Amino acid sequence: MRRVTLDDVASLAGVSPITVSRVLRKPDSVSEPLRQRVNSAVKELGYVPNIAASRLASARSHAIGVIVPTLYNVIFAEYLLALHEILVDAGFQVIVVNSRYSEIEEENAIKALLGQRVEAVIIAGIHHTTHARQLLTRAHLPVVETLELSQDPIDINIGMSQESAGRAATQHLIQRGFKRIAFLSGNLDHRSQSRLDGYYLAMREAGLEDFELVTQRPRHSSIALGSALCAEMLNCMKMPEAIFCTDDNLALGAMQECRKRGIGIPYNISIIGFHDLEFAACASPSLSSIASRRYETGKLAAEKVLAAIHASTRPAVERIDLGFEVKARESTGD
Amino acid sequence: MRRVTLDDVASLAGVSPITVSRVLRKPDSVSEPLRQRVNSAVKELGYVPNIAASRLASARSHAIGVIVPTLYNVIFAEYLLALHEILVDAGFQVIVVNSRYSEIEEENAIKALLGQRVEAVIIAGIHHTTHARQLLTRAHLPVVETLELSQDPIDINIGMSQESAGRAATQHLIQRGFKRIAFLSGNLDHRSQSRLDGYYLAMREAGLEDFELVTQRPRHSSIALGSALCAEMLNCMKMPEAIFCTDDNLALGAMQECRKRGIGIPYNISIIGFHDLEFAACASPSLSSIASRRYETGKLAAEKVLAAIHASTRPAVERIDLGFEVKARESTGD
DNA sequence: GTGAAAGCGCTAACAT
DNA sequence: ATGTTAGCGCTTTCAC
Repeated sequence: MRRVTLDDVASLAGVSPITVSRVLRKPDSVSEPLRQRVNSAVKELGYVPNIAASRLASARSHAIGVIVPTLYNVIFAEYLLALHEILVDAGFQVIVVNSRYSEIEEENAIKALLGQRVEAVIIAGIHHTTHARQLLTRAHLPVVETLELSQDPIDINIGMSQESAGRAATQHLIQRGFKRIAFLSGNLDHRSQSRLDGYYLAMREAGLEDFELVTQRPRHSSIALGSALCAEMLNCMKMPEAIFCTDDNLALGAMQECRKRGIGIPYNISIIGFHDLEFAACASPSLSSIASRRYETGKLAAEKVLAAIHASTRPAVERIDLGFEVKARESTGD
Repeated sequence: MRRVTLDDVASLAGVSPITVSRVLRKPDSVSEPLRQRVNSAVKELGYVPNIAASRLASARSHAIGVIVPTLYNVIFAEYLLALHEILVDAGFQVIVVNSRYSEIEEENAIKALLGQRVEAVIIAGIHHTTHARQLLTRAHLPVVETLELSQDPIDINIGMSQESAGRAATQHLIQRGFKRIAFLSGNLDHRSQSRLDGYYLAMREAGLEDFELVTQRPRHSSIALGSALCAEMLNCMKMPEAIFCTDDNLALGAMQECRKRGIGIPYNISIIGFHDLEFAACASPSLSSIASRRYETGKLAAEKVLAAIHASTRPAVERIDLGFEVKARESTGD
């Protein structure tokens, strides 16, 4: 049961192999009659081109590698959606690899992508192993690091300051007169850590005492996790006046837990989340949050990559701050 | 800036190319001294094997194709997680393609995957274009259709009866004495449609009148969508006694909307969702739901694929019903 | 345990 | 507009 090859199609159509190749890739360069003969031969044989052979011969993969830490988080789903919309339309295959929040796995992902000769790499995050960074630099292809701001980008860096955003969220609570402000997070990835740093900064600036609860928990299902963490906090500590949750899912879970215990929001406790997920605006009470621009980040990353590929040079080092926005809503008394 | 090839490594190490190839793939078959020389040459040159060449020469891709309708839904994230865990450990690359709930895009996805010579295809869903089905059959590789039960599987089918589950959810409400039972859904994909069929069936069996609200809306952000749909329903129709939401996100949104309007759950309206997402058990009130086994589905699909690849034959047609479970909780008065 | 030769299935470059 | 030739970078097969 040999697979059908381009040569088989050529024989059946009575043309040379290269003509078949042309019909498939640039049909306009082949005359109508030949094109028709080739197309019917393709159909008759059920020919499907071998992409590996094509990639080898043309030295182009038409593939772009994307590394995300997880698929469990809508943030990355929205980011990937934007990337896909643009890159697939431009004729590229998007190869998504999951690093599971591990720099070692990220390095392996990079090796796998380079092995596939992707034409660019887009990474969520700016922290890599030394070797990973070396691999990316040596590969001489466009690299976009996203979602955070880097002091020292490899090529292009598109993101926001997670620390400033964490500071802004905390300041939002401080401005409303709260002093006992808690910070709630599950596992701390780099981005959450930066938000925590921003929290510390704002608290210190205001002369307030820190009061964080960070736990090592599985990352997914964070509404449930938010309830659990909130319960833990309320059981073990003096009640805070306000809570800054490192993401909206945690915040929603915390709100549910408070409701269950008859703690009024924002009357007894104010809560602010992060990312401004779509349910935040329509929750009851509506949830204050920090809006992050992950869709725009993905879109811009894709556009920059396409531009760099067309320019066929590595882009100049560039850092783009897409910023964030404080969304003041009912859960913090607005 | 020519890329480093296996031949370059061979020259530097002073061995033949095939030895380099062996060191990389079956290090045990090469003597210690040569292996070391090769490995240092690899490191020195920063050699990264060209996978396209490897796939072409070996006629094996070590890749498995997976088609899902969206990445926006945790259901598929959990399903993919299971697939990844098993297939990546077994040395396969998992190529995920997104059909965006379109059979045409699914067909294109299948072509793309076959072009990459994937060694098996795992598809969420059982509905394909005629041509897509033909492509899969002719490709002579293991095919697993999942998440629904098919009358006529291509090879292996692992799933549950969405219709029975929809019927069971409705019966759960009927047994609690409700008569005005609403069905709430955004866009109807095949699985939601089957749940709706189950709803119709149960209502007819009980001699009750249908009362569904199905809308054409964007699919993501369904907590927000659930609030919106619930509001629409409460504004336009006589108030139902119970609502069956086609997924837990919609149900949570509906609960939020009811709360906002001072409608007590389950005192004024009972609500049941679908999928038993992790927040269902910890919502307040806790949300009744139908537990689907998507993780197990992914796991079993991966295992069946590995078995079929090792057996190097297409598997016999097989249909596995993984079932579902009714989770009775506070939102329906339990 | 190691190597030489041949070829996987395409496409680039150069004819015609 | 179509064909010829050569080769992409690996692995297979067979020999030593």
